[in-house]
This record gives sequence, structure tokens and C-alpha cells, in this order.
Amino acid sequence: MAVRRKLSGPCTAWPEDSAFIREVLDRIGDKWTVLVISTLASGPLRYSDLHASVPGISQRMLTVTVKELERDGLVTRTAYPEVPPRVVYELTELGQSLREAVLALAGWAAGHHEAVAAHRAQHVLTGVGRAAAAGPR
Amino acid sequence: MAVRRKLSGPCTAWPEDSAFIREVLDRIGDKWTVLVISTLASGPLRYSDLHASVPGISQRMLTVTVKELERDGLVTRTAYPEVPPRVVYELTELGQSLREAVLALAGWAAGHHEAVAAHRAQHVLTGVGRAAAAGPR
DNA sequence: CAGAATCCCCACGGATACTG
DNA sequence: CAGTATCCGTGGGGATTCTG
Repeated sequence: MAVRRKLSGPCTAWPEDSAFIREVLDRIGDKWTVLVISTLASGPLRYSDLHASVPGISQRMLTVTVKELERDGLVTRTAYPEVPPRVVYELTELGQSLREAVLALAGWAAGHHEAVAAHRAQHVLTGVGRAAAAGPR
Repeated sequence: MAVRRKLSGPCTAWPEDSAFIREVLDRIGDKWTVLVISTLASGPLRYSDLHASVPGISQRMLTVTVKELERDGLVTRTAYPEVPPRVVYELTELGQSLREAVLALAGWAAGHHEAVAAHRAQHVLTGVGRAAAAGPR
């Protein structure tokens, strides 16, 4: 990697990377998908447990998220026709592989978020964005 | 990795992974950030060229995105005080490292999007979502 | 040329109520 | 218990206009 692509022509478009990037970003870029996947990584969970294990998620979003994940083959949904309904969600191999990929991203954040935070703070102190002590409004 | 964490207690929250995941997702989860980074990976570009190289992006979003990237130390902004203003944006080492991490994700998509598409199609055929031939509206 | 400012639409997602 | 249905606020982001 890092082939140091010679910046030759204008190149108005990228190879095909961007398409894949958008694809995966559309999948995990939302607010809850990766959280649900991460939670399911510990093992199968039923709806209510999953709901309790993802603090802050609404029933609606849990349902929507889990439904999309099932549609894409990232999780499996198993419903037991019992008196109190019981539905168990489990990560598939595919879902597991996605989680690993996402963890790599988390690894980047873990290794660089300090640098980002430092640079952000410095940026504020430097007053690049606004004139120093600019009045409100 | 993948230490097969024993799913013992209720564990209402995850270790610290989720925090990092959210952090990096808040950064690259939007519509244009990774596209801009990918474009800048080929080499420094001035505003207009960058705008032309990212098809579909508006001036507003280009400005906003590039500003955030600069604030976080992922790109540098260099303005030349000339008659027609010239501003050049360049990826920093930090930005480059993030791009590499994102490329890993793209790699996942490249290797599995077929499986996802297949499963999605199968899901439609099975008619899991709706009754077959449901009328429009 | 490189933005800053303004207006506005609509999709994402939260809260709540109802059902099998 | 495991959803489904509905209403509705917020803000991400597009189009357009103005400025240094």
C-alpha cells in the first residue's frame, strides 16, 4: 500500500475506490448500526436484551437497524413461536467480518484522537477561525 | 483481537471501543469527508481544482468539510496573497493515516459487497419484508 | 478565485401510542 | 415480548447570491 501514486493527469474521477467507500459508509455511517453490530459480537441476543444493551436507542431505530442488517445478511433473525414471543438476533460470519474491519477504524481513532484533539485545541488558541474576542452576535 | 469476550454480566456498556468508533464515525460518517480526503491523497490541490475533482459537491460543503479537516489537523491550508487568490489544500501525515484506515474499510466492501447484494436480492425473493405483489401505494 | 451568508427542503431519528 | 404506526423536531446539506 501507499504506492505513492504519481499525481500525473487531472484525473477527474477515482478508480473504483470511492464507490466502495460510499457503499460501506452508507451501511455503517448511520447512528446505530455499528453499535448494534458491536453488541451482537459478544453473542446472540434477543430483542429486549439488545435494546437494553444499546443505551439510548429507541425501539423504532433498533427495529429498523436490525431489519436492514438482516436484509444484508449481517445478522440472522430467529423467532420462536412461544407464548411470550422470543426473537434472537445473531451476527453472521459476514457481520463478524464487517465488525473486524470497523475495529480497525476504531484502532486508528485510539491511536490518533489525541493528536486530533491537540490540533483542534491549538486551532482554537491560534484564533484561525475568528478574530480574538469577537463580540457575541 | 477477537478475544472472544465471555458474555458474563449484563454489561450495560462496552469497554471503550464504542467511544472511539463514534468518534471516527462522527468524523468520516458524513457525505463528503472521505471523498475529499481520497482526492487530496493524490496530491495538493487548490480550491477550484478540488471542487472540480469531487463531482457533485457544493461550494458550501467543500468549504465546510475542508475547514473541519483543517481544524483537526488532517489537511493544511495555504493561502497565497496574490491578485487572483490561490489557496492550496494538502493532506497531512495524520490525514494520510486516516485515509489508509478508510481504505481498509473499502477493502472489506470490495470483498463482500457481492455477498451482501446476493443476500439482499434473496431476501426480496423470499418475500420476507412484504406480501408478494403488494400494490403500489 | 475563494469563500461567506442566507434560504430552504427533507431524510434521519426520537417520543409516544397501539397491536399480535 | 416484539414489534408497528404515526407524528414531529432537528440539522445535514443543496441552490443561490453576495463579497474581498
